Amino acid sequence: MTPRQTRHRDRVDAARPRGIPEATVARLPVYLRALHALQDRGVATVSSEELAAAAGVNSAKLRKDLSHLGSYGTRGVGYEVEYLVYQISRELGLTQDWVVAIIGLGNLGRALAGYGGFASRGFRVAGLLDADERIVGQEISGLSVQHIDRLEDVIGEHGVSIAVIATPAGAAQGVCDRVVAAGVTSVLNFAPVVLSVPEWVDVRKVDLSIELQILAFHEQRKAGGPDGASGLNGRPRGLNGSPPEPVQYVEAAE
Amino acid sequence: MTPRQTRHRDRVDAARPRGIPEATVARLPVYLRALHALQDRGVATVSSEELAAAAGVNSAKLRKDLSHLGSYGTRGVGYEVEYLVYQISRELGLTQDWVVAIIGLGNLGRALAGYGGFASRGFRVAGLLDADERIVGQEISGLSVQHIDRLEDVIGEHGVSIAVIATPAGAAQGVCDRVVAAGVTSVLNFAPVVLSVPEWVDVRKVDLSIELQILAFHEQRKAGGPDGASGLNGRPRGLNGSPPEPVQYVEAAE
DNA sequence: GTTTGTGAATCCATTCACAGCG
DNA sequence: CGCTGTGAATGGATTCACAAAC
Repeated sequence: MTPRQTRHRDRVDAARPRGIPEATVARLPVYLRALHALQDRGVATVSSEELAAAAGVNSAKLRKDLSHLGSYGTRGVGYEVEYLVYQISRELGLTQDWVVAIIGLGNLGRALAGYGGFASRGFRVAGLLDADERIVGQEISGLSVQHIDRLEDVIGEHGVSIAVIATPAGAAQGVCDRVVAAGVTSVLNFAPVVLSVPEWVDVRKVDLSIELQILAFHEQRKAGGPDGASGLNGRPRGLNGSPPEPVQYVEAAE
Repeated sequence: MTPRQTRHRDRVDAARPRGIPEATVARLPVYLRALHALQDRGVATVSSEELAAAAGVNSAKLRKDLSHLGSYGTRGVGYEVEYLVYQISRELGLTQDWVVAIIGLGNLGRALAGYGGFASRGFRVAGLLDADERIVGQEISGLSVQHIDRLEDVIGEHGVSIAVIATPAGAAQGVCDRVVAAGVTSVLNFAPVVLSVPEWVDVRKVDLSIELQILAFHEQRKAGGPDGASGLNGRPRGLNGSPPEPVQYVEAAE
């Protein structure tokens, strides 16, 4: 464990080794979800093996990930569910509330506004904004949609720190520039464009069609060998529930 | 290790068109989108530097990625846009049509059904299914929603090869088992659960709240140091368009 | 006995830097 | 010249495997 200095930030407090790997950060929410499910079932303690299975990763990875937060397990026993929930939540910053605004209330924006997973994780949707006069004024999930002209006001009044952009592609960069100018430093972008932002702003993007394209790539491989030609929408042949081939690939599904 | 697919491991091949790194595959759709935008602007030729900027990556990475597909550029000149579009499309399997079914037509499913990015990339939505009697029969984006009982029929009749699951969490695994039994080998999952599938099935998941949580983590870091107390929703102080600190962070959004 | 936490080994991805080609 | 394509170097992330802790 080389406590080599970290890339971000300077003031590392005496507390824990700051500098959790990005790949680990991306998995913590998954562990958290699995832990919440265990909590709901009344489970008090869990081993790395069990939790890993519930989260869909392997146990060595899980242990390494958790070790970046500290030593929260007990050898020979496992992890106390409640305690681990708290530690991960704290690390992710979910013990405080985050104020979110959603810009663009087409189908996707509506879906996001009503998404239960936000509220339950400490995200509070405080503003809905759109440019379309027919949408402005509508009530969606208990909030009235405001005109995009009010963007800066809404951000300032509610202390919005995360903006969710669900506008058409053409409008996204302009909206992004405005939210950044108004002080927002985290953006979740659903529009299919690459946003450019100042270096101190974080952007994450979700692109539905990209995910499908990645699936198509793998699907294509399964279907025909190197000699394309398989046709038939990439489906090998078995229409009813049998694996494409009895081929035994290495390393089973653990 | 759910979405795992092995495929290589025996038969080590030379530098064939086969064996494209997963990270590269995930970026090809981004390049493709940037190329389409260039095409629309009538650009015929592009350098790795320009295309990289449009796609939001650095040029060395772009060139390395493209080199996995073959040598499609001209030294001293760049890449011919149209030709590159074709090559990437072919590699991703987008020169054929993929038949998709969407299961679950709540807000999110509706958004997906109407998403333009699907049709434009060769994905044809051929079936919409839901369990809720109030939703069955509704027309959404030109298709009539069918009862989930018809799932296997729809998959068989239309040759569905990709299933998009947008059901509540509790229903997702059951639906997944059924689509897999019916022969689907690629699943795009929007439900917040880890699906378990046979090894020959690919799953990709999109979890909106996970993305927000990752943002929260970074936002928290920016806001206050280790000494909590910063309050104010993580927003540093500048309310109007000035960077939080004159600090020079490393690594921007690349 | 069981299970964690972690060095060491391995694998994968990114970046560098330049040879080679137009 | 300018720009691609790619070996070599670097840096992360994953996995292995086991000693330490309960």
